[in-house]
Amino acid sequence: MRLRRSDVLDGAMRLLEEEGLAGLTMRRLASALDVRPSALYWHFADKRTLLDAMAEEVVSGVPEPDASLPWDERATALARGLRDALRSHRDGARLHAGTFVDGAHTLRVGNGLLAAFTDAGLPRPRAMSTAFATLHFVLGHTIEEQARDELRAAGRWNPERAVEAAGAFPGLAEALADFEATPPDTRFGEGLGAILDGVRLRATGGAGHA
Amino acid sequence: MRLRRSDVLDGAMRLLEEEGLAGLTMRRLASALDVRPSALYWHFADKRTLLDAMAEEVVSGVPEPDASLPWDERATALARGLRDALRSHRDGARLHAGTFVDGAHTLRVGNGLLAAFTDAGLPRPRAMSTAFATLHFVLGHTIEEQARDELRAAGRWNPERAVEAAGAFPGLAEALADFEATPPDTRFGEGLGAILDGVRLRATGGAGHA
DNA sequence: ACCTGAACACCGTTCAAGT
DNA sequence: ACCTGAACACCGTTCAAGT
Repeated sequence: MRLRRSDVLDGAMRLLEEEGLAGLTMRRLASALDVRPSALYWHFADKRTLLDAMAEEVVSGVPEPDASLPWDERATALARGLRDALRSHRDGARLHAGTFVDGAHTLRVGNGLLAAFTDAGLPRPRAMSTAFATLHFVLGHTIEEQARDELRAAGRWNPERAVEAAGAFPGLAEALADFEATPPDTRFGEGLGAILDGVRLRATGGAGHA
Repeated sequence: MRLRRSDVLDGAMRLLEEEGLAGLTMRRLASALDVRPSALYWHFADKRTLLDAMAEEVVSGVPEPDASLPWDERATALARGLRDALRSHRDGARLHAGTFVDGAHTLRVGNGLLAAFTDAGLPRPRAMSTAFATLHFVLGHTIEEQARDELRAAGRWNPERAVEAAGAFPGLAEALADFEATPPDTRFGEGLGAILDGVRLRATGGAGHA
């Protein structure tokens, strides 16, 4: 039973779920596929290439929103879809972080956001910058979300150190309490909402400079 | 000449600059410090702990903005300061990405943003979500910025693949051209500007939901 | 208190040789 | 076309023993 490239990719995705990104080694993947390590290099030039293909696989799960929807609902669907796709795989966000955005599906999502912001009334370069800002917000948010989940699962997340550090800066303890009290879902929605409100203000002519 | 913990940290920061994150190994660090690998474990429990300390070191470079400045200038200074701090070290953003935000300096920056958005007139939970959104945008943006620089330096960045992929989706080629034509600095400013404009709209009572 | 020596259990990758 | 065998040059980490 010969391996196809897609078998290697599928095996790698399964191994990611079981072992996490740190446990995903070429040697473990080989033994999961009942093959010698060197066999993998027939199908993928190196580990980086395999990781890139995996990142694309993750992003391919983002659904394409209905084109008849208003721009803000399309943008929201894409942003939430990306977050969900990243979260649906262990270490999904960190896996994606290494890859530069040039896969077809990553570009498709970026382009969908660009179209939404153009439809909102932003000029093209500004719409493009905002599309990437949204992508970057989602990526950054989900990296931290998953990092926290992993740390907590590994028992490495100790609130004491943070609370201790909080003493040195005014208002920090309250900020931390707020952070803990607000579920990630809500934080995500609020952050995305700020960006979309920024688009609304800018589309109607109000300018900001930073 | 005995090593102190800070010598190990300094050596690690230097090695990061020379070799990048992938080349930063405990064994190389040991030989750069003229010591056996096992000696490092007297000063740091493991590599993760060292990496966390390095990430904090990076963020400690973000200057504290003048408290008398208006909220938007303070937020801009913090966001740009964080981006600059991350960019001033090779792989700075990726180094920081693994670490959950609980270091003193990371919290200080987060708290500064929170104060700025509270001063802008946002209610506390919303100000906090927006502070983290800003942090996540900066992190995501800088990760991609540096990833791209590294890929280009290593000769792994090939525009052909992206252009080829662009054929499959409408408008993608133009989006790519826009992306290439806009310098990272401008894209960063635009993205940040969208968030700040969102704060302005929300502070004056206009609500958005996402 | 701080470090060495020596080992353990791993890695990614290459490449001649097999089928 | 696809894989094995065998090797090369590495990793992080532990721990008894030294000073």
